[in-house]
Amino acid sequence: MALENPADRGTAGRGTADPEVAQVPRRLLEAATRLFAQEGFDRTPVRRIVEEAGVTKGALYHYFDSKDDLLHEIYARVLRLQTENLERIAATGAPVEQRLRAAAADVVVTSIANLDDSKIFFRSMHQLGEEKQKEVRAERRRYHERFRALIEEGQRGGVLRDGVRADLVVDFYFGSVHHLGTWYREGGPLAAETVAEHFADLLMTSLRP
Amino acid sequence: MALENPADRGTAGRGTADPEVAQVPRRLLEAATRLFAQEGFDRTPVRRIVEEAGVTKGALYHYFDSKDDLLHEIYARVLRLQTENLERIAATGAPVEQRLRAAAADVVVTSIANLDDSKIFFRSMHQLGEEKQKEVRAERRRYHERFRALIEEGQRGGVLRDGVRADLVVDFYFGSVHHLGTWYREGGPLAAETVAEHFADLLMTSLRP
DNA sequence: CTGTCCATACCGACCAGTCGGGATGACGAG
DNA sequence: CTCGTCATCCCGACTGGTCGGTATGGACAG
Repeated sequence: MALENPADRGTAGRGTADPEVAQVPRRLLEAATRLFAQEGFDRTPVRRIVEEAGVTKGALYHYFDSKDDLLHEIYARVLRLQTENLERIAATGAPVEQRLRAAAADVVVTSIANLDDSKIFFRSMHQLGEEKQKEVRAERRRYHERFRALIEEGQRGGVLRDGVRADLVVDFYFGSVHHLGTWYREGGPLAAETVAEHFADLLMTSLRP
Repeated sequence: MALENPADRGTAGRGTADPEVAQVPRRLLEAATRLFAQEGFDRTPVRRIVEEAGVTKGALYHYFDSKDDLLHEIYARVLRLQTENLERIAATGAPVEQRLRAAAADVVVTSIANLDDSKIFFRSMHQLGEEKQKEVRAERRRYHERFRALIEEGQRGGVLRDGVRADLVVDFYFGSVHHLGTWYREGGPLAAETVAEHFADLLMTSLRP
């Protein structure tokens, strides 16, 4: 699914009376994201998605190959965003510890900003088809390895403690990050930045030499 | 569902030819645990569970009220185990930091020892009925609060760093623990105790004053 | 005869995906 | 400018199959 051409307007005939020039694929993706996060992938009938998006099944299967395809698109979007952010931060000329801290904080902020995607990610990945699941795993592994490289760079440079396995630290930290969706509440007392600072602080403290 | 009476033998007529005196409810629970962990709750038909357990639907619905009920039993078992362990460790007369470290390591070891239950726990909780979900949440909250109390005790006593929110630390640490199921592999190079030590070490280091 | 334990046949609900076709706009020929 | 053609976009009824749960009754123990 490409949908690289945003040059269609849709809403032909007496379809939805929305004054917005809403692209149908985008609306479908948004509805699917919300519903998958709330009810879970398997609990969300395609019927509900198209209702919420204000279209019908014909539209959905015109733009997407399957229900799985929708899920895969959602994953791809998150992974793209996080990878871009990490690359950007890692390419800075700042000292390693600052880059690591920034990356650790950023992944918390973006995870909270896209909390629905995060929930879906860790709850529904296993119900993807085998090949697509492999694809997503590979992408995430690359991300983790990039993050691990930062830690190892810091360890080699002596600014981070050496007696701890970098791969375990990565799994440790991203476990915490992925679980934000289970306890973080939008209207709660904690701002995303507060959580991000605390998380990054915990990570950096556990790594100081 | 109580099943407190293990005094039934089952296997009447020409049922399974197992020489074991296998209790039917236990076999059902084991099969369900394995399948829920492998395929997910919604992807596991009741038919598969009873096949795997060597009985039929009649048996399942004789002992359990519903498919949800099975899931709930699995949760209750994990929670009971972890709570008991925590209480036991917390009641020791050892210094706080030692108790906290022991508790942190123990929850990793038992999570890995019951990895299927862990997977189910964080992947399938949301597909429980509303009331039962509330019940499980309350139990887990009590567990977390018990753990948090240990941290706060250490902070008051001055043996743990004070500038960090204990509740966030708990969510941070248990995020990591709950995600063990996504990356830890039974036959892998890491022993459960190794992971436990590293995790506990990371936690304690991030809390040292 | 009664209660426990369990097998089997069965039911209504629901679901992902398909299919034939209708509407609309772009475009080229005349 | 008009008409025919074609591709895109989308509708909604329909299908084949699966699912959780139930109804009925048989076997056996006390």
